[in-house]
Amino acid sequence: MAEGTNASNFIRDIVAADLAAGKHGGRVVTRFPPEPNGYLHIGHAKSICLNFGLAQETPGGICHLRFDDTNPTTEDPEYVQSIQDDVRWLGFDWQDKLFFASDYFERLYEFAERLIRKGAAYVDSLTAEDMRTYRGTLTEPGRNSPYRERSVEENLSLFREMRAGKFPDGTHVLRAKINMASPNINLRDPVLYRIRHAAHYRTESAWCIYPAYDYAHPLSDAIEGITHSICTLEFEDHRPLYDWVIEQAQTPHRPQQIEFARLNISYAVMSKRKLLELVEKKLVAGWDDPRLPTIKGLRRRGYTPEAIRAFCDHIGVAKRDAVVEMQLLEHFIREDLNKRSLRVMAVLKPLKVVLDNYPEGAAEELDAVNNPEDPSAGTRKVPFSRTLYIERDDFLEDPPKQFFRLAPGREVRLRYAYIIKCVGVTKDPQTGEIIELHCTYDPSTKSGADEARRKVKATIHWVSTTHATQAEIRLYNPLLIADLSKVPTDHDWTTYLNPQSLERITGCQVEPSLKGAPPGSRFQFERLGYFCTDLDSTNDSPVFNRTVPLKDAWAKLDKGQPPR
RNA sequence: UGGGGGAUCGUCUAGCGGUAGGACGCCGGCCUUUGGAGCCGGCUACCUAGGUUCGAUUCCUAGUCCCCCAGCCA
Repeated sequence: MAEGTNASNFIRDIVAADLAAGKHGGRVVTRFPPEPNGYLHIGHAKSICLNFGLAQETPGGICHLRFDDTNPTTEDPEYVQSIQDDVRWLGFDWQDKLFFASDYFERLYEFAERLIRKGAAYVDSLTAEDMRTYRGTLTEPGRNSPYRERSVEENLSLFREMRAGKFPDGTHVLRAKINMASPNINLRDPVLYRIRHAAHYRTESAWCIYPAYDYAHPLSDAIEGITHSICTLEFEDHRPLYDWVIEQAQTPHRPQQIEFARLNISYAVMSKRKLLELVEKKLVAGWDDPRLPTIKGLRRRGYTPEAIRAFCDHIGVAKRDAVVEMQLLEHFIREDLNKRSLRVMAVLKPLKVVLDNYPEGAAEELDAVNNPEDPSAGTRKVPFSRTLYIERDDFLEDPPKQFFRLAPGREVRLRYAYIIKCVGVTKDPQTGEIIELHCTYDPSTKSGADEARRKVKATIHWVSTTHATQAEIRLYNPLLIADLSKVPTDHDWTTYLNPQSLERITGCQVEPSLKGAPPGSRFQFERLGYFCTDLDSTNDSPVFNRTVPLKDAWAKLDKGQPPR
């Protein structure tokens, strides 16, 4: 985490105290342990920044990347790849510490036999339904399974037969023998292994029994020598179980589980389950759809790793449930892009302007600054000629009081160019629509010429019609949900999605320099906000993605108010 | 009703017995070679009730509200 923030991070304090006390031999080893069952989103970024950040802050500290791939039915190598890409893109490095829980299956199995031998685990043959009944409820204690007192020998041979594939799915499980009357339901003999005759994306058909999270996770941490095992709040009452497994397995290393509040962002779809549903039902273009809060979506939206990291630093790490406003995320990308993106001129809704007193066929190149906040970004030449496009909105035939831009008889400055005066308006005789404007330019007012510093009320942007290149702009609003927590499980998504989440604007005219812009380059169109070129675009004409701020997104919704 | 957690501006947070600070946001104003940029100013908070104390956001007690847990998911 960056210095200079006053955002809380109680975990950093714990780590510092442990370090000072010489705990864990003065080492800090953290891990980011995703299950490869989906793409990473901004919520994962918080965990990534936390775990990798903690390791970075400590001399000799390291953060592992471990795939928690203990459930063969949900996992896929595609996700393994995308997760690695995203962590790297965010700017973090696991060095050679890339691990897979599935690589520990054999050792985990040996630990299980050890538990059986010491009478700490048994094979249960209840059906899933019966097991639920025996577990009791939140207020009533559970009852012991009739299979709970099987002998060590019987348990051992049953467990070996489970591994050997002698039984179909669901017929037996290995359970920890803890306490069926525990007020903590997680301690009522939790399942350690289940039978799953399914191919695993890495171990293929080598196994038909798979360890459960509560069993595999603490042991994986112990095997890797993790010192601080950081997870989210919902695992708080799993901690006694985490410690129980470590204790029973007698591992030489004892990791420590610490919980923090997961990130929620207002109106963003953040659950993997729901994101998967959106992708599978093709309600979005894919995991990298710019309307999604996935890392890849944010990236296509124009977000930078730096902005995401700054955001994560700012929001802090605490134990209280929190919902961060999306405006805060937007603030960090605006701040970052302001410093680094090149300013260019673009006209979204073109209106042709003819400069009557500018020589026909002539052209000149004018100097334009690339970034007013960063002189090192340099300048570029912008071609100027007799016919230009200006923004339709920058002209009004009958301007109201507060309108200072172009109007008949009125003067305005063209950015980086001259002051022009509107002397005529050409309309379509049929429709009355304004087709073009006739103006005169004042040659003595060329930008930068200080003898002609006449003041005008407004400055507008423009592009030369003969030099401009056409572009398509896609405006992506975030996918808003009226109230995510109220969305029923089997709902119709379309009623909750922002109907105007994607808008295409074609026929835009942009500076010629944008034609060869590399994919993903970021620009700020003067007065119009931030854009990046499409990361996928192989088109000749540029396609831009634009981040639409929430405020504007709301304005486009019916009531113009945040949904509540 | 069992267990585990958590409550400070609208939002995210700082605070560790001594004037409640920052950031986002919002509202004004300025800037006019374009702002959704920049600059200036303003806005609003300690869950409640008792107690301890010269003094409580902080300590104690009793409540209230919110979140999580009854997958052979993670």
